[in-house]
Amino acid sequence: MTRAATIDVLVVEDDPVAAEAHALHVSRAPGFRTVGTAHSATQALRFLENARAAGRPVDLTLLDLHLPDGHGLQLCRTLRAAGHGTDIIAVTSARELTTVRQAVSAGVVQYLLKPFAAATLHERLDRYARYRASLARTGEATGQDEVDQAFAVLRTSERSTLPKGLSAPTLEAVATVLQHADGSLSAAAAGVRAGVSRITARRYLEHLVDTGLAVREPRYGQVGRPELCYRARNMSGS
Amino acid sequence: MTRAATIDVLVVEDDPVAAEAHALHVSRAPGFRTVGTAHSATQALRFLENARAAGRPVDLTLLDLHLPDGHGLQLCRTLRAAGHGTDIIAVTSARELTTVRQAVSAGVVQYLLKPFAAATLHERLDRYARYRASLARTGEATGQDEVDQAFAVLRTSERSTLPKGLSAPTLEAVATVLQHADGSLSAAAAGVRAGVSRITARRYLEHLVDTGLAVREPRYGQVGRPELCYRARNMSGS
DNA sequence: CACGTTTGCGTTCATAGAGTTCACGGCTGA
DNA sequence: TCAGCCGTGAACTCTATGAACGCAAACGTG
Repeated sequence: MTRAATIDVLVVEDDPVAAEAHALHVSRAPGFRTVGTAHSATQALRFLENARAAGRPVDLTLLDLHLPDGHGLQLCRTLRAAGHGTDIIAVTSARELTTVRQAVSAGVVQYLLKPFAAATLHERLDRYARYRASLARTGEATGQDEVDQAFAVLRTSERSTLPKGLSAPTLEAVATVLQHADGSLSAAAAGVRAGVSRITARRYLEHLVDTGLAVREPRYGQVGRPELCYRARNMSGS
Repeated sequence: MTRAATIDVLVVEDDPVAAEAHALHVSRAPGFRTVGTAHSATQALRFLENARAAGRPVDLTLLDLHLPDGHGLQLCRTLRAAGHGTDIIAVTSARELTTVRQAVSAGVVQYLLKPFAAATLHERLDRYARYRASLARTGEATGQDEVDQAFAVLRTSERSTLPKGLSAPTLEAVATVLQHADGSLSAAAAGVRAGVSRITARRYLEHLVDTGLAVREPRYGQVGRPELCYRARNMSGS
């Protein structure tokens, strides 16, 4: 590869704790390096300007769309207008479909919904690295196929392998229920909301605990065995 | 079949003959309408401004990157900075990989190399229509899956020929059954209605999911493994 | 402080549908 | 006519789910 081996990443995230976590995960991915974190659009813009001026433009920006001083997509547009070429992965809890659409037109390469497992972030980064590698070769595309291939690598989703006995849609459903619940939920309550049995809900909740996306907390006070509740561990500050 | 609300297209192309040809092809695609052509960046910008001011913003722009008064990607950035949401298909003979990369970061939804067959343009337009339909539903994404699906529909390149093992008439039959069913169908039910086995029905339903024409949704509640149901994705913008 | 009560956890297992493999029959081209 | 390929479906294995049930943990009462 003619390119610099490492991909320089800027993490833009409102919540300092989440920012730290993201930065750590990025640095752990082979070939990636976190070169900075920013907690606001202003900081992010300044960082990118400085990096570019220093001749080390940021390759990839992990961008939370919810920022204290403006919307992330607005920052995207500002960046593009200023000629910044940094690729952007939107990392956000914004689930509105119109936002997704706007993100695409603003030139976001991927759109990652919070909360996500560390493995998911890794998979996306790996995918981005492959996309980049496929276009790093200087020169010209041999044909439409090669262009299509680059797009496909970037955009096709690769199902991460789940433990036996678990299915992706159910996991999605349970995770969503847990995220949208304010406070914590018992397995039974989560089951009802997700439309599955307590047993199934518990299975997936335990998986979420295993992967670090949820935490268990017993709830005492009532007569009988304490109720075991689950709470989404928020990777977002929003 | 009730068609989607029409998608308004602006053709931006330096060469008047090619512009005419593109406009014609676009108008022939069901659901698409050419609302104008422009032969320069200035004209294009003016047209988009006027259309937006008139309350009929252009949905999609077919943009040649080589324009007499500037580069198409620069026009992209200008548009984004001005808050234009029009989606853009780059139509160009520029084969440089760096240009492809820049196009992605400028928010181009597809990148079509000239010269191309009319069928190729059609396929891309159809794909864009599906992407649009998948995000037209107001509301929120149920999860990462749905977002990924939208990206995949947009970016996966589709061979005009069906995958091995599938036949056009059967696909037609299964698709029709699914369209006419109110609500969702299990593979078995679809098979019965289409007059094929569950296995065959499943094959074609999966293909429909891959191409973004259908969605899967598990149905819980009964004892035993959950039933996996398929639902035709609504192509009409409500 | 010990013991019963109460409540929900956690496990085991039957079940029904998913998903895969492979053999058959028909069509096509030589 | 024969050879090869392609779409189909039967048989089979696998997997995700929920019902049943015993057990664990905290509270209440003496």
